[in-house]
Amino acid sequence: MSEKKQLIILTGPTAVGKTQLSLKLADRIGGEIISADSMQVYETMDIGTAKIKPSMMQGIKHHLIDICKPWEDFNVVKFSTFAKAAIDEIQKKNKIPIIVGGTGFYIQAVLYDIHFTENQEDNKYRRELEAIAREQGSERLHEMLRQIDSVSADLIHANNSKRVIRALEYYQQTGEPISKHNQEERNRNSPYEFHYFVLTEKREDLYRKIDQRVDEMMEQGLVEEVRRLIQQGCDQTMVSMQGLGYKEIALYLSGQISLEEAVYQIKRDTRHFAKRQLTWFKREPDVEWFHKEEYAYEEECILEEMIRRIEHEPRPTL
RNA sequence: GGAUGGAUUCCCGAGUGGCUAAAGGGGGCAGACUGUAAAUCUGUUGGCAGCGCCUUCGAAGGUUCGAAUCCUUCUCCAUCCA
Repeated sequence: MSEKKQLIILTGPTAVGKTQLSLKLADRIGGEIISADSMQVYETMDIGTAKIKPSMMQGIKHHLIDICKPWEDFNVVKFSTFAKAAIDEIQKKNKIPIIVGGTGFYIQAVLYDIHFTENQEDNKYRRELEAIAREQGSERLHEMLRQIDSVSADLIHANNSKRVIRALEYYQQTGEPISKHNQEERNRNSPYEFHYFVLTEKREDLYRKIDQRVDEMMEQGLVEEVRRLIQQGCDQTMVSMQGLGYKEIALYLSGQISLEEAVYQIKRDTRHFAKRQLTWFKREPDVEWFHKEEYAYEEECILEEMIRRIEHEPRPTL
């Protein structure tokens, strides 16, 4: 068989039911779970991230949950590093690593072993660029990018300051255009023998479940959770506090919007998020879709089919 | 019963004779994405049909070369007077 290491990915839009299925899958194939979720990495952010409780894990080991404080910054590079270490660790135990989570960008980074450049904690240049954007407008930044990397300037919309800044920063650090780097990384082959399962269902069903889940979060005490974070010193500039549910409740707690409005916005923004996730997965080349409708909404049927493929269809086939 | 204000495209909301299928926002839909990614950003949104036609601004009539915009009556809503 293949010499490549085996890796299973189970993903899909938020609230589709990944967690439940992942437990069964891990149990059946002897796997451990690596969470690919940009918000569940933060300790004490439990309700708003729909984090699985330790008591529900059924003895299956979960990696990359609760690995940093809410006031620390997390990013893809950290994720990629930790995830690769976890994969090795799991493999040494002769178990199968299963990446479960909805952050497509994170999944992509480890699946295709994307290389990111070294970057120290030095954010000075970035701050300068942010100041330029604020004071002179995003057009100005975009012009600066055009001068050093016209390919990126064509690709990145002038309004998308975050990405314009990253492209400028990349050039400043490496002396090369980021477009060149991206081009090189784009068509990497995965070092893994993998299955990239995407679970999904009808949009209306998904949206209904999202609304329900938000209501449940409110009942479970999301407001208190956010209040505690703020008391601990978290503010809206932190990455963690930009998470869905957190930023809206923070607005409510500071008196800027009503609680009703906050709940409405969380539901709406979560639907938008689910749509973006779907768009991402549609673009990924090696995904295997599982539409719940096609399996009569029977989780067991989906599970059996996934196991069948894992056992009989090495992937990706060429 | 009387007075006044209002009814606009999925929603909110501009528009007071032609440049209006109708600003803007929301929602919906679609897309981008290689160190903030639950972030950030873009496009599109009456129907057919490739710059042409059809239907649309509470309803029905009318004025006009031409009306969402003017007139008449009606329906409903809001506020006020009885």
